[in-house]
Amino acid sequence: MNKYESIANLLKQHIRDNTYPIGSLLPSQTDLADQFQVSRMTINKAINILTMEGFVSAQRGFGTKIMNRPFWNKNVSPVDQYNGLSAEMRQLNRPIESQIIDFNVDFPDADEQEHLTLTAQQPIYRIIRLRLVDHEPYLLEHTIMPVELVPNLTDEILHHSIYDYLQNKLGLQIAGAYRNIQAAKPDELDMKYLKCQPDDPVLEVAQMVYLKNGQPFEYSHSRNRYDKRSFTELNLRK
Amino acid sequence: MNKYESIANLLKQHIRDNTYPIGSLLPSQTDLADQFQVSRMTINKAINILTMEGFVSAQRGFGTKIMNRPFWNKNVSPVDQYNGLSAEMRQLNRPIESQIIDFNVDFPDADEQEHLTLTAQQPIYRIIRLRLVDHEPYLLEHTIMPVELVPNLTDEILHHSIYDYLQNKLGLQIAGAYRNIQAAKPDELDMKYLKCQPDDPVLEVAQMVYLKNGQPFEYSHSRNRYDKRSFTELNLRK
DNA sequence: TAGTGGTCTAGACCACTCG
DNA sequence: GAGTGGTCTAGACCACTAT
Repeated sequence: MNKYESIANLLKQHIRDNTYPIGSLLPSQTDLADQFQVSRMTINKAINILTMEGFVSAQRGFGTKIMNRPFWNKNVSPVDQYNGLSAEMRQLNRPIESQIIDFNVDFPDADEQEHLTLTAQQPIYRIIRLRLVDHEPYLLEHTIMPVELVPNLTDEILHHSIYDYLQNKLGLQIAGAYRNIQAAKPDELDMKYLKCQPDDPVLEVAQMVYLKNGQPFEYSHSRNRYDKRSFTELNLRK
Repeated sequence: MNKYESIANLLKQHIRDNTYPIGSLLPSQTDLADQFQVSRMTINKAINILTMEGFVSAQRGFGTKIMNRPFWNKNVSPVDQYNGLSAEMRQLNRPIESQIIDFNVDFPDADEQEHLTLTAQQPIYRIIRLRLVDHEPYLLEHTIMPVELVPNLTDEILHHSIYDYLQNKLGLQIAGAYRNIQAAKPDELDMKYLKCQPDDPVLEVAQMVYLKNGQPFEYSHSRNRYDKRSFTELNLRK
């Protein structure tokens, strides 16, 4: 672990346990550099993390204030470290099941070629999974992945976690994702599997997930029950 | 302007005009430091910006690759620099109108006190505005702001841009926002003003906007026509 | 004016990738 | 082994605040 990440974690812990109460000021960067026996640049990097995560707000000439974070305690999981739905629910201690609606191999169409930077000859998996949380329909997931990046995908893996397989078995590292979120009317699949009523809206998320080397490896559309899932995001400038 | 921001902008420009084509490698940080006559730390900071914005992907031991960005060209505006709907539409060159549905002063309830860090005695504005884009209903905005932070709010201002007033007249600087996005069924106001059909979903965004000093100054719920608005977000780790 | 955070430097060491 | 990016240092200068 880096120094600045360790220090950031320590400071977060001190904020959470009220060593640094909301509304008070953090010690100055110079003081913290002395305390932790590191250079001020390192402290600065740590505090930038805290700023972007909404723990503090730093102002030149004044100091670094501990922020009030009224939204944070809700059980909506932060999307800034996406590791798949399985990991998300594991953290919340909620049981998840996956039901395979469709699983086959195909060639990508033009849109898919563009999004996954593939040629027309490179095969992809087409996967439709119903994901249940607390034994109730949660979302319907239409996923496309290049076969060559994810060899030997099996029903067994699809019933559990694709992301576990990618990260732990294949050693692939996820860099992040691009998402587009919108509301939509339910289609026939939604009504059939998510048990949507005809007037129940659906929260649709189109998502591209990238590996650390820049390669996109997943292009998916998830259709979420409107009463089960919402998304949060935090955007703070320095 | 900072050195690292200028350099980041220059590099972005070079990527857009294909001086650095997609898939190629950026010159090494050492080379760029020589070219720009700055230290490598400064180049590193610039490249971190490009990474977080999805322009490049850097890998230790390998280099920094120019990324393909298939989603980017759409006319969905990036939410990472929120300055209000007026500014968003101005950039897209689309005309916006605002109709005041309700505008009065009140005391905050418990939830609002918590979100805006106010006491029960500090008054707030309650504003409901219908925003039209291209002369068609776009979203219905329920906004709450502390009176003391935004004195002398008038109908005139509400008909144009609150954010313009805040930033240009009051000199307040916006740090960013926290958002929660979900799908919902339309209520009576939505049907009346947004012209929603009973089975049209609504995209609801709860939003807290923060000033640079950490003070939250807006707590709003916007209800967006599902066929007009979607949200995008990009989350990339280094 | 004193103290703060933002930026920048010129080095350094290290982990990593690739041929 | 050569080259890459990630981190870190010990200092420096500057812009800003006085909540």
